[in-house]
Amino acid sequence: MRPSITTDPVARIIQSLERAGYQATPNRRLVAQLVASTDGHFTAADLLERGRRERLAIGRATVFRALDLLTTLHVVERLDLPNGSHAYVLCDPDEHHHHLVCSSCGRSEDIADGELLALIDRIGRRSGYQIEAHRLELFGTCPRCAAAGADQ
Amino acid sequence: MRPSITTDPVARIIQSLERAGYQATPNRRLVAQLVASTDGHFTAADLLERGRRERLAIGRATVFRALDLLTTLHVVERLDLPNGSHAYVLCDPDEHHHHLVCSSCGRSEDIADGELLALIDRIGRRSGYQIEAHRLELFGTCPRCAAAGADQ
DNA sequence: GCGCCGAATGAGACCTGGTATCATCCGGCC
DNA sequence: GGCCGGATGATACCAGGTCTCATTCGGCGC
Repeated sequence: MRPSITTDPVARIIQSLERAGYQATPNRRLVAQLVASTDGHFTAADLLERGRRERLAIGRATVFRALDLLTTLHVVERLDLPNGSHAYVLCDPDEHHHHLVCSSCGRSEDIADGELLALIDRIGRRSGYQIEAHRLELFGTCPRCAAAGADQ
Repeated sequence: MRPSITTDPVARIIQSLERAGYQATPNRRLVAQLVASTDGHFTAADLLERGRRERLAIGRATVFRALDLLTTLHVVERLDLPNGSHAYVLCDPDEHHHHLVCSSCGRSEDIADGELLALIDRIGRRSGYQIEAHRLELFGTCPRCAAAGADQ
């Protein structure tokens, strides 16, 4: 019924791993599940703690390694929060995008950026720089949290 | 002859401190000098090492505190480099801007962003988020480094 | 000049996020 | 069954940054 885009994120992650030639080991599957079941952004420590709480033995290094792997596959991305700390967030590997992060609940939306690319291009031409990479992150309150906040 | 905008950055930093009601202590002056004499971005460790090399006793905590202070005064800003690490960069406190950072020499240029603000505004309206903060950083090769690289 | 008080400082412990090392283990293949 | 490379976990380590606490400094009222 629905297009395959809405497939279970766990399956999507595992598929990405295998397509890139990595084993979908039990540990990686576990990380995939933890990632997929997270609402909003998370840290490696979050995953680790949740794994432990469910009495699943998984090493710290393994979690970091799995996140690293998923990051290079663009299945998750690393955010730099305004306070300077890092977090990871699940996202769509198929198209270039940026993140709009709710500073209240941590949920993140991917945003496409056709206009931004044009803007960056103009900046590059004006400045004489060959622009190779960029980072745009937006932080704000999502409609849901705004509504919840207004209630009180 | 020239407008006061081109004043010595050290003086500008000290002025900012005093205007905000902080003491311009010897240590803070030292940090200001180190910051101002840096070409490109730098880390706290860089400053510390340079201070030490000139046999000026200054504590690690003090350097961090001074940078912190200057950051809240928007005299320096913290960058998140593409590799995930942090650096600081001297910049103009008077207007909102972003940074275009040379990934080869580390020098940084401030860029004004009228267009970006409009873009962000549109994104906010489309998404329903109340956008409160944003971060845009551009990384590339500056004309000088590009020329130097082409030479070889 | 004297004394007081809050701000600034330095040393060092501590914390967090992440990486490196290394021995072990597992899974697939011959 | 045996081999091999990749994956794993424990642990040590590291960088960047913060916290604590005792000391010192600077400015101010007297």
